[in-house]
Amino acid sequence: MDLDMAKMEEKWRLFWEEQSLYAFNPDARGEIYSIDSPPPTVSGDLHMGHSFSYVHQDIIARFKRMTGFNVFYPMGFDDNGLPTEKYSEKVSGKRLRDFKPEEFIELCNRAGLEGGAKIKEIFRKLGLSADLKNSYRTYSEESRRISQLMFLDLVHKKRAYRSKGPVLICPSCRTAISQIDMKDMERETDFYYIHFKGSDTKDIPIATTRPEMLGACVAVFVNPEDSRFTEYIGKTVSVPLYDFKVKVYSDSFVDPGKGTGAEMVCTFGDQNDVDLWRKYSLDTRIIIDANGRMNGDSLVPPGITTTEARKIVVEALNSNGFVSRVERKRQSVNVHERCDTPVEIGILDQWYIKYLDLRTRMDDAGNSIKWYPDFMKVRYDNWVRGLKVDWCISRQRVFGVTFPLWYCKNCGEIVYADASRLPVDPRFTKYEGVCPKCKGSEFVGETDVMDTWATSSLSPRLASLPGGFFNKIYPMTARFQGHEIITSWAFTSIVRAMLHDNMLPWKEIVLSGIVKNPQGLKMSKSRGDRFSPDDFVSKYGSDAVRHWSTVSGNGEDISIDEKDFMRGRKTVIKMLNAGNLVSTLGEGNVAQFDSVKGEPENWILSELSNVTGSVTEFMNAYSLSKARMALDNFFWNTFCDNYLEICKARMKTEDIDPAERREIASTLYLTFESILKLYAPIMPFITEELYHTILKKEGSIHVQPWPASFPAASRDKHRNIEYVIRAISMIRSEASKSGKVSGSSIYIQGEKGLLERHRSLIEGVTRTTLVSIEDSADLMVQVRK
RNA sequence: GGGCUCGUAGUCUAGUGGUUAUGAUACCGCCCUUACAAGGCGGUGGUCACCGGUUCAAAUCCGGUCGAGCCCA
Repeated sequence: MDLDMAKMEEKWRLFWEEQSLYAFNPDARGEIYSIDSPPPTVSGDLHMGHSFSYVHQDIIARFKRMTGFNVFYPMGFDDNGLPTEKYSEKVSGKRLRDFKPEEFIELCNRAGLEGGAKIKEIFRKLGLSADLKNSYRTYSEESRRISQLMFLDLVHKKRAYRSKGPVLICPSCRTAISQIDMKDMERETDFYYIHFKGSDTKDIPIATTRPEMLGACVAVFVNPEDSRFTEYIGKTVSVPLYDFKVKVYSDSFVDPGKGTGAEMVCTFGDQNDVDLWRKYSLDTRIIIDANGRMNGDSLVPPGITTTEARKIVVEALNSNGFVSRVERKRQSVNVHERCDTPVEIGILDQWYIKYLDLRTRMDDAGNSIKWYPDFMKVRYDNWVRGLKVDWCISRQRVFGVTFPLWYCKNCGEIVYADASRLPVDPRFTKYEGVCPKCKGSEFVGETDVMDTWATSSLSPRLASLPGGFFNKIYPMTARFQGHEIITSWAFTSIVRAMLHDNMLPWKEIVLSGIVKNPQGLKMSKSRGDRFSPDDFVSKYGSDAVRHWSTVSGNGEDISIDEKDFMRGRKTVIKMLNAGNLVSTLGEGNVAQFDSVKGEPENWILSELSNVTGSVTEFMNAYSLSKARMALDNFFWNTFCDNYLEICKARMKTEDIDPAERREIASTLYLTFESILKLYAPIMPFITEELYHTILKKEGSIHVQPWPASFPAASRDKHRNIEYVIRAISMIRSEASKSGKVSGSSIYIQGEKGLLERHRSLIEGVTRTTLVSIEDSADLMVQVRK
């Protein structure tokens, strides 16, 4: 192999960029095919998941371009919000509190730009045909303007509201977070059995993992079927150490077999407490502050963590004899996914998007979108069914899209920025005007920022408004994303389209699987899984990495196996060599003929027609691996191993007719050109290279029309060649069993006329001599050396 | 604890009721044949995780068990 792969690939990257091949032209011909591509988080590590799922959408983009669509394929980079804050803290080695807010914002802004540039370079290496030149950032001025504008739209539609309510708080990040930001974690904890003194009844033992929440206890719950506690229901008991009284309720959610069979409900120990608090309109006793720390009482000093408070409370309980038993227990706790800190629940003023009333329409939306693969829709349905609270979009952080609003210092009235002045940062910009309610002129800006999903859920707008073709591309054709963010990104995107536009954001959603480590487990840095797309591209070439990304089926996960990259690499080399042979045998001919006479030509064109049909069908169904498998099989086996060998054998004979020679040459060129085009979406580099060097074409293969299915050739001629190939295969097999194939004498029985007619072809391909051909219904082969 | 998915040769993977279970890679044998040894040809290798059920027929459908992943509580 004398081709410098890296050099060849870079040549074509530059060529495509010079030609601006992938810039969107809204006025170009063809139906629009628009791709809502996920803006990658710029602070995250680049991993093989990127080279997997982004290649999927790119293959489709290239395929759609060749099949005549006007493709809108934008790319964004998500550099907004908490992930970028965390990343900047890590990179700078300092914490948020070490900076002035303005400095920190600038630091994050720069980190976002740099991170985006790194990912862009990888995308470029992978040959993504997204319009990278006109990429957007989720934190750009324009994105912030759009995000704020859409927030104001929600305000006008009475869909955005501010309210005090139970809210998840991360005590480490000192901010409210959303359901979406949580994950669960297994851990061991102590399970305390504590005695509550009865005031108008006997004592009742309850079991809890959170004794520090005693001060927030508002009720005790038992199971209504549990005869041990029937007499307590409706009575009051006294909370240890604090001595206030709470009522005993019954609800079937209580598991009589767990702990003592009686539980305390606090505001708020967990989501379950919140549910019961709502259901029974219980009292509210708040002991957790806005930072997720204790707000202090007679026992516990303010500002300490719940873990520290637990020690104090447990000690007090012990010394007063309230604890009857302690056991170790495995427990699953909700933690903040960014920092693994268990979350607390507090009550805070937050901004919400009202959507709980829209669940029926959310269901309808899910049903109206075509899901690939379709079973993934169930995850969306389950998520919608499980929604319990409106969408909390405010975060008590510094870096992010701000809320375009101020509060009147005098009366608290909320005033909003004028749409023409967005984006605005109310932390640093004064409100010009007077309070419509009290005529006051002093305002304080909202200091919260928006959750990142509140902006990235607007990706169709972020991608198209700056270029001015939102109306042209919306609603979009297809969303491509990983299945692990169905309930966050896909869901919030559907909600925003519903709220702002009363329509679906896209017609289809195509889900990619996730990439696992060679042991089939989730990638983990601590386990030492370091797989960088960069390394794989330099080692195997971009085309090979892209070929690899079609190894597994629709939406299926894949385990990394380095060997899987070899097949793509080999296919590139094979194509190069096959191209050389086509050029040698074809003697510089161009593919031009009206009808085909030769039996092998009839056969290969018929096979080509079949594979073109299958590949097209599979691509249209987003079944990339099936398309690639059909194509690999045709190229390696049908074309290289059989047809090229057949051509070689025939071209060698002296007495070949010049017209037949021309027909063979033309067929070789035509078939090879189709193979290049069919492979072009999957392996854009080598196909472009050979399109120019072997076929001597100008312009890019990636804007050529997709090959049409060839009219089916004669069935008889097709069958004849298949028969000959079967004979060849039998000769090889028998000869191989008896030793050397080359030079063997073959005695063959079968369709005599057919075998006679193709004698020289069979002899040429197998390098044997057919010393006897006899007529027989069955094909049989004997070998004599 | 719930939902969804996966479990197929050493490894990765295709296959949703019907001959002998797909392909790759690895391995063994032959061949440096005038495109390609990162190749060609031939071959070895699987109780389709386990248990039970439905059926004339199960990798495939149903139930359960175990293991893995994602999402959620």
